[in-house]
Amino acid sequence: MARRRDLADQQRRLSAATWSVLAERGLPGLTLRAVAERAGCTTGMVLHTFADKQALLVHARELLHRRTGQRADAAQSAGPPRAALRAVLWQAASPTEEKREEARVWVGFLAAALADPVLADLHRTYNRRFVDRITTLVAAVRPTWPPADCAATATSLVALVEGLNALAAVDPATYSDEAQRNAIDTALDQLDTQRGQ
Amino acid sequence: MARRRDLADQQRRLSAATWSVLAERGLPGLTLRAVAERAGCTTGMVLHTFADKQALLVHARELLHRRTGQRADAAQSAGPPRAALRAVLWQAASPTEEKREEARVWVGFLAAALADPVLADLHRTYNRRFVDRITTLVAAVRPTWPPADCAATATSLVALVEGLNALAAVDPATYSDEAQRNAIDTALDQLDTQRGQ
DNA sequence: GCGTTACCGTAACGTACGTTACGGTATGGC
DNA sequence: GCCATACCGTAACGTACGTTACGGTAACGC
Repeated sequence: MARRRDLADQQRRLSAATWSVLAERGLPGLTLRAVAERAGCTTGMVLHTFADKQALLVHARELLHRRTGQRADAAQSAGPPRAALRAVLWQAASPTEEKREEARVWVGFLAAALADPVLADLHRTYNRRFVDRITTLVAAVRPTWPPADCAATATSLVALVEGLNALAAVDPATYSDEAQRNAIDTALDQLDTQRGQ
Repeated sequence: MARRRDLADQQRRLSAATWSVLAERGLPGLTLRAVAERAGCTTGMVLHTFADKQALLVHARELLHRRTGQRADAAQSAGPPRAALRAVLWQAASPTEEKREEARVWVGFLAAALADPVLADLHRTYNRRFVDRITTLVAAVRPTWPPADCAATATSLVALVEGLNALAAVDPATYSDEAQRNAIDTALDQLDTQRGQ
């Protein structure tokens, strides 16, 4: 036998480096050499950890989902349904620089998904999971609503949040933190007034 | 003297080809060779019409804005403020394949703007122009609202519409035409119930 | 109709990409 | 302590990109 490596740790560090490069230089700047430089290793090591560039992309995409998912879990578990819904939507918006970075990465993956079927599948899966999460919360807030209305409201809320994220990534002045919170709160007020409630 | 060319027509045809490639193969597939092939000419002619690739990108971005702007003008002019607002928002969503193509191009430019300051400036300018348009319409529908509320409502509506567009570009099943119209109409209902009205 | 000139196609250049092959190196078992 | 082997850095390959230089060609003025 010979020396053993911590493969999981390498994967984590490399996908973090991928993420960092993606956030800083955008999709065109995401090269294996840039990732290797950011991670402090060589392209050879990168391609010994991941089979090819797409495998690295897929892993970084999963990492992004895991991060946002964990934050959503934390926000959701703290409080009654109404507060949980608001907390989940707020954390999905991008008040901090860290989350603004995530928004840039998210936009990059969205654009990449337009030409890459694998990334497109991942995007659909993760986004629908997010919609399902919001649907469940809406149903908890408004138990009397039919499921179809809950689902429709959830897709609206998700589209609003992701739209805010995407637009704030390029124009943080117009889509300020305050504007984002305002938009989300206003949309949530609909839960009290719409659909015959 | 020698032969004269129709520079404006060439620019139009080339930026249309740029657009077509962008919609079909995404941002990574947008190369000068692909544009030339789509336009039925050579890369030499492309770079005789535009100084470099970025000039072509900028022109294509302006073309996208002009298209959406013209459609918005047409929708806006047909009817009273309330109907005009709804028409402008509906046309901004993507019920047809042509507009779904535009949505893909829009996402591509959004991602490119993350790394290209020139494209980022263009994006901010055009998006703010769109927000201003919606703000004016909201103010026409609700004349008694303070301008700040009109602006906040407009940014929300724009974020919702662009979010729907972006998400529908990758997942047209979840964000169907019906779901998009439903989301817009529900958001518009807020104009009657929110902000003390 | 002919020379001049604007225009465009061809082909090459330099660069950077993803990927691969190979050699060195460190590490675990014995 | 030494060997075998898993691991990684180096360097190269082929490709495709943006860009440039140059030669051919078609059209306008006279």
